[in-house]
Amino acid sequence: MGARCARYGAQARSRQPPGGSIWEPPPEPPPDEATLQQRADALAGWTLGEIGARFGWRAPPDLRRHKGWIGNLVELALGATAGSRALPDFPELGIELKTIPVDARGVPRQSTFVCTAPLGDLGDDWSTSWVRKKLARVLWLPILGDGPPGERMVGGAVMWSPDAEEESRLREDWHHLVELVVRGELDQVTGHRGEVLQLRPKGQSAADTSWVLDSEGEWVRAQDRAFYLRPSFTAALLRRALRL
DNA sequence: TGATGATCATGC
DNA sequence: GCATGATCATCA
Repeated sequence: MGARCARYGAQARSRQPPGGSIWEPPPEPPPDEATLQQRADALAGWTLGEIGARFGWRAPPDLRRHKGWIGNLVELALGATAGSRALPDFPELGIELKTIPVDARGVPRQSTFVCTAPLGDLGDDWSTSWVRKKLARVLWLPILGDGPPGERMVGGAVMWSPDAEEESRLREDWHHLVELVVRGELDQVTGHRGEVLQLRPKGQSAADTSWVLDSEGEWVRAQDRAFYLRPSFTAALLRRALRL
């Protein structure tokens, strides 16, 4: 990593600001859901630049090489456990935190990553699936604006669990996608499949592959994939949450 | 213009 | 190496 690849955040944290002031320490994990909700509410209306400044994080000029910057910053600001582990962001509360880029009307601009999908071991049933666990309880944090990250603004947080209909649609798609994988019909598994849930490529590059059995029972390499929520689905759940 | 497929950084 | 956090870039 050279000088032209600045490490935003980590770099800034390692120095003191001029003038002797100190940065705010990140909060401890929230003890309960209400506290988390209050903290999230307190972020609404602030720009990411302003929030970052509290913790000594400087906003990158764009997200091309900092795709996780927004997510990492709000994790810090809300007291989520740092680092990447196969656990919810708030393990004690069983709550997942997801930022979601929205347009001026509050409509999501992109799909939402859910979890990686090990093609050889997607699980037996929806009820025990990783996707269901991940989506059991989610704190959605809308991010408004599409300019420089520091100028984007936090919107009103939405605490969400799937209702019966949402879960039903997720379950149907999950079973459909998993069935294709189990049958070895990997060429059928594209982003076109699934009404609300997709299985799309995910990795460092398209060269990231794993061995799977194809429909003829032969071992072949298949691109690594992950589950994603379509924007139409997240748009609907945000609408539902805001009407309640 | 929206959706699909490709990609980037970090922590453990 | 894999899971975390996602957005980017291209093409239909």
